[in-house]
Amino acid sequence: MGISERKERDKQEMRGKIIDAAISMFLTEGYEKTSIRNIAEKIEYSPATIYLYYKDKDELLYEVQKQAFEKLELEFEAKVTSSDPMERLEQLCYTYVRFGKNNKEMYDLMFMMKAPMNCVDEDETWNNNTDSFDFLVKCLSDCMEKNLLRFDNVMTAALSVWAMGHGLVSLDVSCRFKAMQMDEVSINAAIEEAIGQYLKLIKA
Amino acid sequence: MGISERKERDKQEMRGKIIDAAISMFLTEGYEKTSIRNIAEKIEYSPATIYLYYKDKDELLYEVQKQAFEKLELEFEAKVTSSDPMERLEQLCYTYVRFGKNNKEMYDLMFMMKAPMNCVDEDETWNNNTDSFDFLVKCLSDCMEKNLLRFDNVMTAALSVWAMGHGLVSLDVSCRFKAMQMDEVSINAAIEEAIGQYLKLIKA
DNA sequence: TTAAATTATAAACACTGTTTAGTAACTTTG
DNA sequence: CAAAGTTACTAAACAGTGTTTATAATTTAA
Repeated sequence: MGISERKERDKQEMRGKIIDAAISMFLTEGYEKTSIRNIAEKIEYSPATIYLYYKDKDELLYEVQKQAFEKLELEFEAKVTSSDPMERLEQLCYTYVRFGKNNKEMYDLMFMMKAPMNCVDEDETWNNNTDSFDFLVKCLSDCMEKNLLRFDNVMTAALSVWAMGHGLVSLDVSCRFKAMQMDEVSINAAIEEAIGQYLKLIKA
Repeated sequence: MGISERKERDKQEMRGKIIDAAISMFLTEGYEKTSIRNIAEKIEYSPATIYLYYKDKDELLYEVQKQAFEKLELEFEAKVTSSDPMERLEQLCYTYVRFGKNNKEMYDLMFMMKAPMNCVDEDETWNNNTDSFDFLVKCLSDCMEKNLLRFDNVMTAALSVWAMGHGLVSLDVSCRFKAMQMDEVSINAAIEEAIGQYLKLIKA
C-alpha cells in the first residue's frame, strides 16, 4: 500500500512545517505573543488546518519543547566530554547555565512556563527532559562512586545541582536580578562565579 | 481644601477595591485566566473604569506583587528571629522555601512571571523586593563577619543562596519535578533535605 | 444657575483560541 | 470511466481577551 504510506509521509511533513514555523515564532516573539493565526499565515494555510494536526496550542508547545531538549542534549554531548567525572560535572553545569543564557526564550518554555506541562497528566512522568536529567544523574553517580562529592544521596545531589543551575538561569531570564543594582556584564560574571563557587563547595 | 482631600481618599479607596479584587482573583484563578472584565464585574463597575485607576493589567499585577512582598517580609520578621546569625540564615532559607510552597500562585507572580517586570524600566532597579533582598544580604554579612561561611564575597553569597532557594521552589511550582518519578510527599522531603544539605555545605 | 471639570460607561476595535459546517479534491469502488 | 466515499481544507462563527473612544451623568467652581 504505497498510497497510505505517502499520506502518512505527507502528514508528518505537514506536522513538521507547522512545528518549524511555531519554533521560529515562539523563539523570536514568545509563546503568548505567537497566535495560531500568525503560524497559519506563515505556512500559508488557514488557522483551522493546524487543528487537524495538533490538538491545541499547548500540544504545539509541548512538541517544540521536545525539540528544544534535543538541542540541549546535543550541547551536552558536544561539551561534556571529559573522562574525569568531576571535570565532567563542571562542564555539565557550565553548559547548562550558558545554554540558558544564550537561549532565554527557549529556556523559558523548557523550564519555566507552566503551559507545556498541561500535556503531562497528573502523576505521569515528564518525558521531554528525562534524557538530560538521566545525564546529570549518571554524571553525579560517577562522581559519588569515587567519593568526590559531599553528598550521600544521588537524588538529593541531582536536586541540588539542578536547583542551583536553574535558580541562576531562571532569575536571570525572568529579569529578577533587577533587584541588585548591577549591569548585564557584572551579572553574567556573578553567575559564573556563583556556579564556580558552588562547585567548590560540593567537592569532597 | 477638604474636598480635594476627600477626592484623593475616594481615589485611593477605589484603587484598593480594584487591587483587592485583583489579588483574590489572581491567586485563585491565576493571572492569565483573570480578565479585566471579571475584576470589573466583581467590584460592580464597568471594565473601562479600571483604566481610570491603573494604566493596564501589568500595572495591576505590579501592585499585587508589591503586596505579596509585604506578606513575605512579614513572614521573615515573624520567623527569622534568632540572635545567632547562622541560625538566622537557616530560618531565612526555610521560611523562603516554605512561603513559596504554601503560596505557589503568589510565588509565581513574585519571582517567575515575566509580565510584572515590564513595569520596571530597562536599567532601573526593581524596588518591590529590595527589602527582602536587603534582609538576605544583611543576614549573610552578619554570618560572614564572623567567618561562618565559605564565601568571600557577600554578593556572590546572596546570589548563591537566592538561586538555590528559588531553584528548588520554582522547579516545584512549575511542575518540573515531574521529571523525577516521585510523589508530592517525597518531593517535599527532598526539597527540605536539599536545602539542609546546602546549608551544611556553605558552613565554614 | 450656569459653565467647567470630573467620573463612569456602552460600544467599538483589534485581537485571541477553538469549533462547525460546508466545499473542493482525491481515492476507491461498481 | 462515472458514481460514491473519503480526506484535506477553509470561511465563518463563537466566545472570549486587553484597551480606547465617544458619550452621558454627576459633581465642583464661578
